[in-house]
Amino acid sequence: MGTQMTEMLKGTLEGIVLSILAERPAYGYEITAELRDRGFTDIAEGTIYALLVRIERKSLVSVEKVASEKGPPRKVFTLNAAGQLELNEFWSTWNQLVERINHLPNQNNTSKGN
Amino acid sequence: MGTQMTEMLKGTLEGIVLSILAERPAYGYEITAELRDRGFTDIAEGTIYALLVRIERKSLVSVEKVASEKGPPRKVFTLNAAGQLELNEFWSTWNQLVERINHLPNQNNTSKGN
DNA sequence: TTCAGTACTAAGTGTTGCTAAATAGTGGTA
DNA sequence: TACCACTATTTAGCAACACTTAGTACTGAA
Repeated sequence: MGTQMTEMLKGTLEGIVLSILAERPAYGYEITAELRDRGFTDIAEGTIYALLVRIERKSLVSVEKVASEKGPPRKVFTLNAAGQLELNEFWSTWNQLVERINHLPNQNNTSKGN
Repeated sequence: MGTQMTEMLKGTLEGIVLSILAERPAYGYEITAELRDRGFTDIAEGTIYALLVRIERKSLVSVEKVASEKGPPRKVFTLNAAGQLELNEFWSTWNQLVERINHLPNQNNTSKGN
């Protein structure tokens, strides 16, 4: 992937995944697919799994193993209260950053107006 | 600083500094101060200097040593053509990310409308 | 002479996303 | 049967980046 996007995803990818889990529980493979649908076309699968391990370790989700008819069992992740809190903080931090960057000089405003 | 903002700055801080240099040449101490003015209140000075070393090594800026009446000589950084190109790419990548994140579910839209 | 303010350098740390390879279950097909 | 595609997860090693901390160096005021 472009180096720039890779670096930018640091610190945002967790929030992105958390926000997907806030809609409904999901497992890794499914999340990867949904990210692709949402335009995050080239995020490596390994990255998502590693991130899921991390948010599980941080107790932001509960985990349940569910059998699949199509392959190995799935690890289904469900956002818990701590996860929702973390997600709220993510949005707050993100909005702050967007706000500040919007006020930078020399902004390339190609996407203004929609 | 909040861990979340720290992580989010990865990949954006370079663009932020580049955009400040696009307005006019500046030296490290000055850039740090301007960042504080612009709401990036708790970015460590060491971080900026390290970043400046990096963009100099990547030849995105030209550097000139200028005497100061108030302390040691200043290293004044001026954005060059490669730096402007990198900055354009930064805005493009940033706008892409913003666009995608805007379409995420469960968006906390506290800052919509201004 | 001591201290605050200005100005820069550099070594070491932790977090994060990526690459790559391995493991494992299912169903289809040559 | 043997192989392959698709589904699904794990893990080891790497590179980039922001942070912390400590040090150097120059000026002017208390």
